[in-house]
Amino acid sequence: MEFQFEQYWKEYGENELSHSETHYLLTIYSLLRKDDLLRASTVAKELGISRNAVHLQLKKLSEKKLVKIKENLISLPKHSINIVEKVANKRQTMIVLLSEVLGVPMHIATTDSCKIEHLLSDDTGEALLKFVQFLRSDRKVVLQFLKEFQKYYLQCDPEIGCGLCENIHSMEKVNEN
Amino acid sequence: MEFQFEQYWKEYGENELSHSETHYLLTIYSLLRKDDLLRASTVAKELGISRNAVHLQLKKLSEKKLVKIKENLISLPKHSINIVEKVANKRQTMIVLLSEVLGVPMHIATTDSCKIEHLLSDDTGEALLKFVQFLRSDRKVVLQFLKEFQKYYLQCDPEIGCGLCENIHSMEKVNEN
DNA sequence: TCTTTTTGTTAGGCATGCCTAACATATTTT
DNA sequence: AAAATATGTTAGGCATGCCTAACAAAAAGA
Repeated sequence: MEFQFEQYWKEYGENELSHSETHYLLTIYSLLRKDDLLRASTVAKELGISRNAVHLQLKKLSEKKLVKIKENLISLPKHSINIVEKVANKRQTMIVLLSEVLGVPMHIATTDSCKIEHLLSDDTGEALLKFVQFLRSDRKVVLQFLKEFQKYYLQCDPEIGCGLCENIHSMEKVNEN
Repeated sequence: MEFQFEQYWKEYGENELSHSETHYLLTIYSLLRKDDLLRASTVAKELGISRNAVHLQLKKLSEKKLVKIKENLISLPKHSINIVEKVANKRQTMIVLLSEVLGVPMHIATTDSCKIEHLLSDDTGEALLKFVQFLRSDRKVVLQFLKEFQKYYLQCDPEIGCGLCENIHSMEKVNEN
């Protein structure tokens, strides 16, 4: 196996949103749907973070125009709502792909999706969404494909060479530890 | 859209490897294949990071038993090689899924995969690998499925309701900005 | 009204992981 | 051997993002 991706690794830190910021926005969005009079302390409770930390983060988010704060009440500008909805779509799409199509246990699918949602590009998000949308349709080819995959998935023959077998075998070997 | 995933978000920081550590290990693994006499300064050059930072990180990785250092020469214990190979498989699988199957441009597929590789669980990694392996096989159902997906992907009708359409439309709307 | 409780705010600390500057120790080169 | 270069090491700084402690201001209850 060869790696020639070292030039990409630093882009990790150059995302529109950090993991922390993402969850502030998602939480604020969610809480605003229940009650539009939202204060910092409510966000703190919901995130399980101290009021002080939330206060400081909200101040920064406010400077970045990602949240609006007026008389201690929080709201989201349109721009942020767009961001939140895109991230939420990426998460939801990944959860469906992993749990429904690939059969990954729900808790794991959710945790994994939650970790990567804000890191996926919009291109990837859109492509994944169309793919999942297609996989969920009741086209004959899709149903046959999924049926065949289930069969394959449940009884994969390690003796069949297929170009990726070395990888799957290394995965299995490692998991025995 | 409802969010009930707030309880998961803190798990983000509780990974086996940080993004930084992951790339140290991947880089060391890669460099050791070219020359087994590997020094910290070589790693620094490859990662584009100062020698000092690399030195400090290697000391920590060494304390965690993720790398071995003997007379200024770096090597990887078996345990780390397993980790590296699993991460590399996750990355490779995601790149193939995104670029080959979903048609995401290579640079984007690579960047995205690079960002999430270390965050995907082994369960997800294995499931994705089997899925991609299946998608790459020349089964008739797979070929028909992919052909139909291409057709669908290139000319999706937004008027068709399918449960995920609201999402795809919100994505498209947002991207117009 | 006065007290208690809830919020908001500031300050100092800690861990991660990068940086530059400075110095120490090899290792080459001349 | 002496000078030049490469490599290792330590110290101090900075940004992110969390923490606790302490205090201020506002809201609620007696």
